[in-house]
Amino acid sequence: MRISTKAQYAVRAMVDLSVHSNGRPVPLKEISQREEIPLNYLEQLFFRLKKAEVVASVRGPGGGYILARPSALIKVGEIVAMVEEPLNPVSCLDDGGAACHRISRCVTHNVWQGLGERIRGFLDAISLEELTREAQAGLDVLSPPGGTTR
Amino acid sequence: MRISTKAQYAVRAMVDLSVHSNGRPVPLKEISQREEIPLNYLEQLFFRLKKAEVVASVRGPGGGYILARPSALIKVGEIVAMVEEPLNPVSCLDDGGAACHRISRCVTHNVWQGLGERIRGFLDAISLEELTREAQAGLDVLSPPGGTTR
DNA sequence: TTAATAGTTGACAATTTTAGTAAGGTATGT
DNA sequence: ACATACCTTACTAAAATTGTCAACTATTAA
Repeated sequence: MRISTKAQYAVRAMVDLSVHSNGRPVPLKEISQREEIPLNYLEQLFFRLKKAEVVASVRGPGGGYILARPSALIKVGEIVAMVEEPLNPVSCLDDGGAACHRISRCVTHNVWQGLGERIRGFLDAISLEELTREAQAGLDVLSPPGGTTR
Repeated sequence: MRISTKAQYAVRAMVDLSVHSNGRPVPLKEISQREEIPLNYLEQLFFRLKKAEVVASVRGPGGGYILARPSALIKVGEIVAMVEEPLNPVSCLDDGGAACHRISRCVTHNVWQGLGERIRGFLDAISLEELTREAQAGLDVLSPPGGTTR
């Protein structure tokens, strides 16, 4: 029961983007360096996040990515779902549970299905805005307002 | 975000055991056939379940496995945790989160930690007894009491 | 208009994890 | 003794994950 590093990267990168962009496009190179995530890998992730319309892109010099919506409207669940593809904890739920016969299977199905719903419910209840606020609060401890800020 | 087939097998096998044993030891061979799980694989799983004192074994002919406790006291979470080893959704939680510095990481940590707690909470709230009852209700539909039962 | 930046996209390779197989052993009841 | 069935470790094959590479397109600025 592991979350892929893909999903961890994606969420971290989105928090980083949200913290460091203020309407300004943030190039992946920056995020890559700050978060220590391979640039090429990030590109793949943001490719998908863009298709999901979670971010938008600006090409060319001075370009980068920006949030496609206010961070309050971006849920962690969306980010995870987009890179993690099937958010069902078991394969036989992928087709809606059609191909299931054996009894003990059906019984356990309910467990996995319920689990999936809890997972999605939990992650969908957290917005990027919350994480951003928390991250900024954490940053303030390291370099308080009036400190080394330019 | 997948549950391993290992865990699925383990829960299904435990339900099967609970349904078909009435104090009688059930050999893995039977479970293997009914649930279509490779025998050798099952042996590995029950090896661990025994170490976790979820089941007990009876060796020799007529032997097999029995529940180590009443099914009401066996939680699905236990079964899953035993075969799934780390039930933390991310690796950096394994050591209790000691090796974590970057801010956006800490922020996301809280997410994964919360998620792990939810997962465990959900699975620990389901007892093998409940699943057994459900499974038996399902069986009754196929072969009602007074039917083909020996 | 040329060069540099930065996103776009697909293919591919390395690594790790998972699932499954095999084999030999030990205890026990008939 | 023999068959049953648990016990345990080692290994292999397949799949998924993670990461890399390369080539391309759009855009800005000198």
